[in-house]
Amino acid sequence: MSLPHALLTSLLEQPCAGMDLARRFERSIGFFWPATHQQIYKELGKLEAAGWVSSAAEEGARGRKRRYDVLPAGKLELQRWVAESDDPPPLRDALMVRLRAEAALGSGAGVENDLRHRLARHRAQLALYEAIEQRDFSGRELSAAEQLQHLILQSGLATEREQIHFCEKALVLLAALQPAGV
Amino acid sequence: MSLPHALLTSLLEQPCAGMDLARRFERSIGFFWPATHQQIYKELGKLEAAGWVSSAAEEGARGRKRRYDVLPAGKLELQRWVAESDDPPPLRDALMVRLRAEAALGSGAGVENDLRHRLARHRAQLALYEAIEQRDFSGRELSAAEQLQHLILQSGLATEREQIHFCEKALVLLAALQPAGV
DNA sequence: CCAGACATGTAAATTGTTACATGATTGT
DNA sequence: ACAATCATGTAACAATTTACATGTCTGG
Repeated sequence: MSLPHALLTSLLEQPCAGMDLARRFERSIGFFWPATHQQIYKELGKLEAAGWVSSAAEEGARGRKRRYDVLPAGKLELQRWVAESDDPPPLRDALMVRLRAEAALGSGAGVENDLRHRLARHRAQLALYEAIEQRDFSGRELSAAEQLQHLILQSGLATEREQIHFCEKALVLLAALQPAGV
Repeated sequence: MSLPHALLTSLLEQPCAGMDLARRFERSIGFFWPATHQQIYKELGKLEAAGWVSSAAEEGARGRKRRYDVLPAGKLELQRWVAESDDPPPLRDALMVRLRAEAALGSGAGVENDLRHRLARHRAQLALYEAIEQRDFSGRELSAAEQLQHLILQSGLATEREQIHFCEKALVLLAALQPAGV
């Protein structure tokens, strides 16, 4: 479980309130570790209980807004965790199960729906990544740190392209399996 | 949640007992939807309660071994589900969080451990897939159904290669970030 | 007959999702 | 003052993992 460490990382980059974290998760770290605001609040409570972060009412902010900061103990914990290792996360993909199910049922069961749906999603995601690459990583020299960021983005790009290729090819093969309007 | 439908698919391919399912999951369907024997037994109970499978003590087998078969209602349910669609499964990868944490901590925190660990895993997985490809899909004409199987395997191959490339490149960039023996 | 393997489970803990509830502030 | 919005939560549920427990046959 990496949520606590994802939160520590994000707070280390920029101390802020729970809601701000939730918003940042939607487009940066949460990209690799999605989390809802409910999860985040609960986890922030645990982090504070563990003495890894401190919180204080935020001056000049509306409502009960609190600001969370990483404490030295939290930084140590994050350092400890970074040096650990895990197996690659297991895949769990309903589309693959559907393809197999369609084969077991004999064709005409309708996986094409899911294939086309996913194709649209992956194309949209790819377009997003390409826009980000264009905006942040093009036309200039990059520092080593920036090159690492770029590598991560490129990995996302490669994944989306692979998925698109897969869906397109699968659709072609399925069409070949059921020539008439089954 | 696709476990019930993964089980229906597997039972449709070949009726068998819970333990056999668990074993088959380890190297075929469970590749896309991992599940332990505990999960499988519980889910088989639900499938039977729903009238989607039937079970009978298996003749000539040891112990309390039971054989599960898909009933017509189960086949209909599977057909219904195959035509549905889902979003691509969200990514949740601790390695990416670690890379980001290392950047936030300033280098020398030790992500290399995880990178090297994952590199080894992905190389092993790639070798496995390559052996399967060699054994099952080389040197002959493939039917459309076999081509689809092959496509799925190729997708796995592409993913492993991409992951290997990513880890290797990340290790190089990290070495550039911390030139001395930090 | 009993050790070991095989087959089937039960229980608790963890993690994540979904739906709902409350408090505080701003703009009108 | 009151609607809209922002910030923080609570509760119930669903899915998965981990650890443990039990029953039944086979081989020595």
